[in-house]
Amino acid sequence: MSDPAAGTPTPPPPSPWERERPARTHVTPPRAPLSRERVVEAAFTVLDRQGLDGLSMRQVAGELGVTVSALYAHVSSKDDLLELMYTRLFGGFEMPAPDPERWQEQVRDYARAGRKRLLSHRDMARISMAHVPFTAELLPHVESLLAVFRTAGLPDRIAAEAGDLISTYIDGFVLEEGMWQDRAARHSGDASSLARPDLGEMAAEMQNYFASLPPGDFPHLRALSGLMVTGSSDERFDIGLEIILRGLASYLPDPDSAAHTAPEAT
Amino acid sequence: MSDPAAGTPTPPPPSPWERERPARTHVTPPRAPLSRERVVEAAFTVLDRQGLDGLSMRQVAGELGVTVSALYAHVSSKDDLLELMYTRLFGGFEMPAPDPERWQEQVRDYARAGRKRLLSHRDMARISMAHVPFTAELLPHVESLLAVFRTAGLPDRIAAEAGDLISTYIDGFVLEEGMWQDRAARHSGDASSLARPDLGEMAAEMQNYFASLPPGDFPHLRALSGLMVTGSSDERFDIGLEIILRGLASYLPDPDSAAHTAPEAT
DNA sequence: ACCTGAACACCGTTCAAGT
DNA sequence: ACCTGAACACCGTTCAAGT
Repeated sequence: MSDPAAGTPTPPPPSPWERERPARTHVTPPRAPLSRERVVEAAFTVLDRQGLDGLSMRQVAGELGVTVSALYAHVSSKDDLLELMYTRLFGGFEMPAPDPERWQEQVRDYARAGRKRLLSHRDMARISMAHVPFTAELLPHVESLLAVFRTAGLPDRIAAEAGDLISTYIDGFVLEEGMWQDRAARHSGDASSLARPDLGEMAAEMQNYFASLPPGDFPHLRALSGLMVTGSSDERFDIGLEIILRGLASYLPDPDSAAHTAPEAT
Repeated sequence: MSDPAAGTPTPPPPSPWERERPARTHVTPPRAPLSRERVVEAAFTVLDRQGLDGLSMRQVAGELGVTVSALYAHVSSKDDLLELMYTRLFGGFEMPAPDPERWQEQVRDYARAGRKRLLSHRDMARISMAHVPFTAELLPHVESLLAVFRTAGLPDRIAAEAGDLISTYIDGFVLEEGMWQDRAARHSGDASSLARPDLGEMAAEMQNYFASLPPGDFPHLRALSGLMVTGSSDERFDIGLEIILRGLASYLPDPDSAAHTAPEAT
């Protein structure tokens, strides 16, 4: 946890399915007039202000006080830019050295940290969802996660699937969080209160809607409406995560640790 | 299973967060010159041919032999059209009457059927991911799924999360399937063999890549590369599904059925 | 009642031309 | 070596005008 380099070996050569980027001509001078990094930075600024649908090459250029065509000297396409943003978001992600005694805790930390990064920029989950972490920069993270699963004692075919499952869960959950925020923003002051979209008001309205359903037709939805709406997103995230962790734990050879959260005494 | 109406009560009134659609002026005449349905149909045709990125209002209009602006008499926006496609894809979805003895089987059937529908049109998972099933037409399905979980005996706070978790898994899995297909299509004949993207060749190349990694740095990735690539998508889908089902089962009051797949003898 | 045509304000990407 | 300006082929959406 306090050792960022632990479990993260050197990046591998580029994989054959990676979009090849034009090799940097040479090392950037002290204060570059425009660089790949500055373009990515500006793109994040535009993303946070306008959302993914408002993120255009022209907007990024405008943010940098430059013509659109100037961007294409540093970035080969918009897709390339999005991939750079995805890679930069997860760059320097701390991965733990696998500890069989604490594997569930480690996966929990990993998932929470991933969600936190996705939440740090608007619509980032939508960008993440469109990419696969098998790039040179991100492969060490995949390796470390697999290490945690295998060291814990999970069968290989389960461990191979677990990484995907967890990543999909994180992306999907944050994506949905963002959708509710967008909805709440559009719902209240149209464009005025876009800063703090009243999520509580949205939740209340949803709950009213569920409560207004014909009781005979939607008994379960009515009964659970409180739970589906109330409660922080953090709690809901942890519950889904726990379901997955318990499912994984059920594949451990030791039956004692199968259906319990804290396998401290082994 | 053979009774489509079972467990699917009448649709509720429109929820407050649904985009309001202009009310249909009146019932469509015998052979409509252009209708909401025909627009949606044409949109599916364009989607399958060009993918989501190539799905434009102009393309849909062209498919119908009509001007772009003509579409806006039947569909209020492109977003509206996408929502109609999403709703139509899952319309008439068969939901089972909840049976506590077979809840896992029922969830499995639901998930497989959902994946099948998503696979029936190109890029459909991307569209599905961007929507929430709380529309009037889809709410009965959510209700039925919650019914299965609650009747099985799952605690309410688990049941409330389970539906989301399963849906996210289905969407996310199929989304990734589509990404590999796109990659394989781009990778082989650029635009020639777009019909049958050689997925096997892609898998082989991926496996070669993993095998070429420095063994010291990526031991787990190397060890699992076979499992992560080989094996049909169907099997991989079922494994992830099984992990979730086992996790859910671990919350059942009866410990006997906690970590087993077939709780026949209760 | 239903569709057309033209327009508006945008896109991503390319490329000759400037400095 | 790095950026500009203009152009190309597109977008979603609106609206007066036709029939």
